[in-house]
Parts: sequence; C-alpha cells; structure tokens
Amino acid sequence: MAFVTVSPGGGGRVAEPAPTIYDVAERAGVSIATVSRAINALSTVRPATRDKVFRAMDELDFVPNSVARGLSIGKHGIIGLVYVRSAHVEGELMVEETSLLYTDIVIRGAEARANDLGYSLLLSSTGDSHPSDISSLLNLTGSVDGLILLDRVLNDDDVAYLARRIPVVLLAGRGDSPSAVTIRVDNEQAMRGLAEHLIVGHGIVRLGFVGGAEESPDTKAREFAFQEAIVHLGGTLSEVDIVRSDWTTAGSETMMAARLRLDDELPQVFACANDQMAVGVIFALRAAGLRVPDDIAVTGFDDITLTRYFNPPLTTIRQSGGILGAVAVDALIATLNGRTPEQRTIVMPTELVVRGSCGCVSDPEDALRSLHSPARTEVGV
Amino acid sequence: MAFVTVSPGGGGRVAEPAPTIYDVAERAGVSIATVSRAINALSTVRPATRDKVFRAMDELDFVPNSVARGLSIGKHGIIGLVYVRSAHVEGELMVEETSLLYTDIVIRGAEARANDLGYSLLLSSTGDSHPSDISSLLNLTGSVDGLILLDRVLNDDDVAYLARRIPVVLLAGRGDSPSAVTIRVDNEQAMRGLAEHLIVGHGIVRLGFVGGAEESPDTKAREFAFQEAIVHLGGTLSEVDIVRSDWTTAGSETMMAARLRLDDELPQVFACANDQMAVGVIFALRAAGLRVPDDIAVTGFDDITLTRYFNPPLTTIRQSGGILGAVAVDALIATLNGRTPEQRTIVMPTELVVRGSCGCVSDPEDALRSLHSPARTEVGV
DNA sequence: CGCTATTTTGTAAGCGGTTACGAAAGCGGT
DNA sequence: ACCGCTTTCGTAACCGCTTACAAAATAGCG
Repeated sequence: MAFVTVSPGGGGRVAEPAPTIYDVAERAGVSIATVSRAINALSTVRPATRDKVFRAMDELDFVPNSVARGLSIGKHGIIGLVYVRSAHVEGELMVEETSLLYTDIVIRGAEARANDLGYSLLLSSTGDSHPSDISSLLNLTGSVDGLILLDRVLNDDDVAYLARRIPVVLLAGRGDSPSAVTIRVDNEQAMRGLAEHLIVGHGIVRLGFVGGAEESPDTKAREFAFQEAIVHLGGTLSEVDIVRSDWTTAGSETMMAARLRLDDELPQVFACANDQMAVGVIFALRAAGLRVPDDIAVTGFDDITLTRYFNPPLTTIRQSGGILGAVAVDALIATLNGRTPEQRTIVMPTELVVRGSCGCVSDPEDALRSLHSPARTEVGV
Repeated sequence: MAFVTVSPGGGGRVAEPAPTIYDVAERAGVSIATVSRAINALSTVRPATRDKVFRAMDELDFVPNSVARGLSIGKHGIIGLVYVRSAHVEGELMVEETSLLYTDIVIRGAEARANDLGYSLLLSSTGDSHPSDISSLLNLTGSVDGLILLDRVLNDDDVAYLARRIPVVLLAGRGDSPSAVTIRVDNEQAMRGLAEHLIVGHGIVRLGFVGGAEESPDTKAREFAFQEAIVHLGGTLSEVDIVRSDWTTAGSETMMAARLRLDDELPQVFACANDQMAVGVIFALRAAGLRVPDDIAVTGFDDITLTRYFNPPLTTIRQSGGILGAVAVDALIATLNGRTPEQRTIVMPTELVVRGSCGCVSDPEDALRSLHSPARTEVGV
C-alpha cells in the first residue's frame, strides 16, 4: 500500500499531556478523592466545593480517563462484536470481500443501540482462514465487558470456554448453545412459509436451493428447514440442485453457471439464502438464456433495500438485521447488569414478502406499484 | 423493544475472576516483574525461568489484561472511528437509516487493516441531530490511541481542538484541514471526467445533479466540481436540476418525484452523488413514464457491487471505500509511530466506469457481457 | 458554649500491569 | 576461593481513577 508515504522523525505537534484528576484537585485545592466524588455525584459533596471542582475542571478542559476508571471499577462501557470477514477466490488470488452484506446492517444496528445505552462497540474480525482463533478473543476480555459473536465465529467448546471468562451472546448461531444466550432469526418459519408459497401457491414441485458460506449456521438452518418443508409438502429438492456459494453475488453467479453446465434438468425455482446471491443467480440464469420468473423463479433472503428495485423485484424474506443487532446488545447488557434473559435463545420473526421474482407480479406496472403500497406479505404458518 | 425480557436477580454462573500477573508470579515462584519481562520478551530472562513462567501461565490460562497494560504504557492498540448515522424522514417519523451504504464499506476496510496491524477498531456514532458533540468524542481520548472522523462529523474548530489532544485523521472531509491529515477521494477528477464523457461523448448539453446529505463535504465537492466542469465544457446545470436528497434510494425517489412535478423541462441526464440514489432516481423517472437511458440518462457514484447487475447497468464512478478506510488507518498509525504522513491530504483516485445507464451500452446482451470482461473505463483528464 | 451526631473531606490501598534502579546470582580468570 | 564484571531478578514507584476507612468539619442540642 503505497498511498501513505511517511517521513521519519518526530515532527508534528506533540499532543500535550491530558490533565489528570490530580491536576484538577490541585487547582481546586481539594483532594483527588473529592474530585472523583464530584464527578460521579456519588457521595455527598458540599455544593461550594463541588463548584470549585467543576470550575477547575473546565478551566483545565479536564475529561476523565475512561480506561483508568475501567481498570478501577472493572467495567469499561465497551462491548465487543466479533465477526468473520469473508474472502472469496477471484482468478488466482483471495480477494477480501468488499460488497455490502447483511453483517454490516447487524453491526450498524448493534452500534446504534449500544451507543444509545452509553456503550461503545469494539469491532474485531477473524479472518476466514483461521476461524476459531480463541486466543485473540481472549485478549479482548480485558478491554470489553461482554462479547457478541456473529455467525460461525467459534465452535461450541470454545464458546463455552469463553463464556466462563466473559458474558457472551451468540448471533445467528445454531441456536440452543448450552453456554450462551443466542439470538437468531426464525429460519424455520421463514423457509416453511416460502416453501408453502412456492409449492401450494405456485404449484411448483421441483425446487433448488443456493446456500451461503458452508459453515454458517444460517446456511445450514435454511437449507435444512427448506428441505424438510419441501418433503412435507410433497415437493422435491435433489442434491444436484443444492448449490453452495459464499453469500456474494459474484460467487453465486459462478456457482450457478457451474450448475448450469451439468445437464440435469433444472428445478422450477432457486431459493437463495440471501438477496445478493439471488441477484447473481438471476444473472447466471439469464446468461444461459432463461427468463426469470417465466422459465424459472428465484427468491432471496434478508430484504435488503436495493433488490426491491430490481427487475424483477425480488421475492424474499424480510428480517431486520438492525433489530437483531440491537436485541443482541440488549441481551448482553441485561446480562452485564445481572439480569439474565428469560429465554436462552431468542428467535426473531421473519416475513415473506412476495414480489415479482417468484412469478407473482409479472406486470412491470404492478411491480412499480407494489413498491409504494405496503408490501404484500404472508406470515408463515 | 420487548424482545428481551429479563428476570431479575443475579442468577447465572458468575464469571470466575481472571488470573492476574500476580497469580502467575506466585505459581512460578518469581516476581511480577519477571513475569512481565517474560511475557514481553523485553529484558533478558533466563530460559529456565522463562519456561517456569510460561508453564504457570498456561496452567492458569493467563491472558494479560490489555487495559492495565494500556494504562501503564499509555497505548491501547485501539483506534476510534466516528461516523454520523443518518436517519431519514418517513411519513411522520424519523427512521434510522438501515440500507447499506458506502460508510459500511469504509468501516469494513478500516477494521480489516487495523486488525492486520494489531489494532482494534472502536466504533462510535453521532446522531444526525447533534453532529458536533465534541464532548462525547473527548471521552474516547482515554481509551483510543487515535481517531478517524468520517465525513462531516466535526467542524474545523472542533477538529483543531480535538487534534491537540489526540491524533486525528479526517476521512472524506473537505480536505485541506489545517489541523489534521485528510484522506479523501478525488471528487474533482471524477466529476470532470464524468461531465466530459456526458458532454463530449454523448453530446448532452443540459445536465442535472442529485446530491446526498447537504452538509456532506462529498456532496458539496461533487456538486461544485460538476458545475465547474460543465460550464467549462459549455453545458448547463440550472438550479432547478440540482436535487438535494439524503444518500438513500427512497429519499432520492421522493425528491425526484417532487422535481418531476415541476413543469420545467428536464435535463438529459441526472448525475447522482451515489449509486443508491441513482436507483431511486431511475425509478422515479420510470414511474413518470420516462425510459432510462433512452429518454434520460442517469449515473451514480461509488460503484457498489449490486448496481452493476441493474437494468440498465449503472454507469458510475468507482472508488474503493475499503482502501480509503485502510489508508486512513495507515495514516493514523503512522502518526502514532511518530512518522508524519508526507502530504497533509491524501487524495485517492477514481475511475469512470461506463455501463448502460448513460446510454453507452444499450443492448442487454452487451450489458451482460460487460459484466465479465474488464469494465470499460475512462480515466478523467 | 461544650458535647455529641452527622456530613464532608482526606489518606491510602487497590485495579493489573510496566519499568527504573539496585541487589543477587552467575561467570571467567587468577 | 576470591575478585570484578555481566546477567538476571526483585523492590517499589507509577499509569489515572475508585473507594473503604478515618479524620476533620459542621450541625444540632441542651
């Protein structure tokens, strides 16, 4: 990275040392204990001295050092959020994934909520290559009050180990972890509803599925639930129609192209485990001369904003990543405050939103209209 | 938020107190100073005692407390990234923006780079409502080694004030801040190149512009540069064709609809300050019965992955948010190490990528093909 | 005004590390 | 075995703040 060239030597203005509580105490003519009490409005401080302290404080532009405070009281007001950053192969080399993903929404939601509650979010990512690097997580235990683990960051044993050290909340995990509270979305309800819509509503019998990163609990859960619902409803999902991708548009486009090269008969629909992949799938299908949804339907998952504007508008399953993140923060902070969440695993609802890509709304005019009227939704059984 | 119901009372397993350096010292039969030295491989420690220490360490599952270490040496290995989270008005009420935005890419790039360099990223957002809340930022100074400020977080004076306390890097700022290093993208080159392509290449004479959040330096810079390039090339950009939106698809759709209600003649193109807005604009245009690009062209900015797959594929300006974030981290860390970046403001290049929405590639087959061959690009003058 | 009961404030010991300084141990050479 | 030098290790102070405990100041009351 040659963008930042630096000149050595300690040029530049040195940051002047921040005033400490000692400076304030001296200037106000009181002891540091009194200053501390004044700041925290804890013990009673006589109004007169409190004023002296405050005056000294803003004469010095004093701002208390939160780390020192954290060390002393054992709380830092910081919660850590750990995710795995995916990379995908492009040509010869690994390329860090740079497209916008659902993870980002979750992070944003978590951050906003944490912020509102007076906490900060410390981000930490694990490379795709070495997922279970627990030692690096242990390093965080000193600086954060609790940890939110996204998706498949750690295996059960490691989670258990970690949870003995520090409160942990699992996000989008497999669910039902014995050692930590889990927040996840209702993949079962979602896929069941979707399968029903496709099989009962559209009369489709042969279905396909496109999954995200293979180790992801969400991928597994969605595939499994879909499969189950399908057999229950009398449809089929054959192995050749289960395509495994990596959550990205480019990835699923490639994978779908590979699937198309096989000469097995195609299913009537491909349900994708997220919206970005659905887009890639649609493109691969089109490139092969198929029309969506006329020849084959495609559905997504997440309901990210942009795919609503797609052509055809994407039929998908809405979940709110922002809320998911916020709830995780809530659960974690509740735990920090000694109140344990009542359920060990919290399941967030989803909502099927039917648009054009499954064949429901084929008229473009309609599609346009459906954007502005409340989405036509069906809640799973 | 009723999702997390908690039961009071201190149930749940209490996290066992983490072992400290004292525990290790005792178990190894040495002093804490020796343990510390062994850990940091600083002063020479005799191999035999080093082994004793290490053995004690992993018998106890000891992991050094980074906060205590930070307090002692005055470095924390954490850099703060501050952004403003936008909200937009929807019906009656403010709604937290939940669509994926360029900011997310920047954050992810910064985090990845920081992580690679052994740092963590502390996220902190400022509500849209009170942008310049410097006191909350000052609170961070104790816990982070440096700060990256995104976009329009602070005004010049506050930045100067903050920079006296702690190293600061500005991202996508106005540029040329006297008090901090600035990393920004070359909006001038980008808009100049775009204007040239539209005016010279397409023979367009009447142009329009759709901006993001009004206070954003990026919005201002892009509008100004576009304007300037246009007059220089003999085109026109009238006030009525400058639409001010909020970076979001929904927002720009609304704003464009409002513009369409005016009966002023429309320009031949709307250049948007980001891709998401371009999508909204295209929809508003279509809803009014106009065809894009045949009746009117639309272009974006950023080149986010998804709009490549749009119909028509979006002509846009590529910039890499990930690299931007990474460079900011590099610059900040360089500063922390006493090496000052040579330039006070680092300008990242952009690249015009021509696709269908400006009318260059109208054949859908071509569009498809252009996805897979290297994008046809033009670098601005 | 003197004496206790109550507030308000100061002193000092942590929180978990790092590090300057000096003491102890190890070394080679006689 | 002893000396002087180097290496290794321990003692204690410090980073900036909180807080238990005790001392000082104030208030209340006869």
